[in-house]
Amino acid sequence: MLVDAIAQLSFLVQNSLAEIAGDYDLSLIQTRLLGVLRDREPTMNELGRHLGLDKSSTTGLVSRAQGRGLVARTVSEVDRRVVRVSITDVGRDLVKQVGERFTERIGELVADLPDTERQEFSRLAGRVVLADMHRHGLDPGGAAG
Amino acid sequence: MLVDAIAQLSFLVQNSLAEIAGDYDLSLIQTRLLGVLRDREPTMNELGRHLGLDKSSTTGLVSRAQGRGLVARTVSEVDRRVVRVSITDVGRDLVKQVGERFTERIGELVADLPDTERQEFSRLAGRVVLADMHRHGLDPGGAAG
DNA sequence: TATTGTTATACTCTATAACTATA
DNA sequence: TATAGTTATAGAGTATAACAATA
Repeated sequence: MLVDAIAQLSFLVQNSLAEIAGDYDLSLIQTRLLGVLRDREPTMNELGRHLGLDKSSTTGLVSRAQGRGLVARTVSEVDRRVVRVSITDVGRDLVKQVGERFTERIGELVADLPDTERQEFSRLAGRVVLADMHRHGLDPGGAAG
Repeated sequence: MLVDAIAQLSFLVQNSLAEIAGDYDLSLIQTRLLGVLRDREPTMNELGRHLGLDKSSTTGLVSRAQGRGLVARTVSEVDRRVVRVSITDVGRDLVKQVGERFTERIGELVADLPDTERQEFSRLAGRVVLADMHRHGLDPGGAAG
């Protein structure tokens, strides 16, 4: 059945990512945090919106990552209330490794599909995601892949 | 890209489920717990294996659900060390509602695909899941759909 | 002794409410 | 006053280690 297949696939993918991240002592949310920061230097406010978290949750998340040397805080010069969050070299290296292994794992998952079907699957998945983004307010979002 | 599409789709599905479950004050793991119990009455041990949790985590999870009247514990008559976990009528009703709304939501997600492509997508997703189960030690597993 | 499950403890993750600093 | 972020607090979820009861 369609729902079962898609639901189970999503659990499969999420569990794979969680497992790989766990090898680097990263939770899913910490991994998403680093993923978002790869190509952005958002304010705490923006970061919280990206991750769908309350500002207090964002504070804690960032603080724990900062404690491990994965991210850094910088007070804005123009508005001293604002804090920008950036990824450190250590954090960047870590999320790179997780991303590479995640890519490998997804490759293994679809390894049994013939090339044509694999491409078709990718195309359809992309289309579903795209349709949903259009349905809401856009923004590609930044997971870990 | 394939990895991105599949990863984003999995986040989309998981977020949808989490959101729906949240409307009933259920976390993802509580929802999975109830989903597993729909057609099983496992021991704590078996339950923990199903959910991929340590036995102490399973104890806590079940205790919180029991506190809400969603599941029940029964000490085995044959081996008094063993505890079996079952779903209550309240729990069954709750997971039924979540399941129905989840099914609807998935339907919405793939609504833009023409029938042929939707079927193809379902078939491919099912095939990936199946291949993974074969790769490991089988067992359909019980999400919420 | 071995197994099943619980308890004690510690940490992450999350939200709400109160607070501080800046605008 | 309003906004950005932090702190205090509380609870869910998780694991490790120690424990109790039963086999």
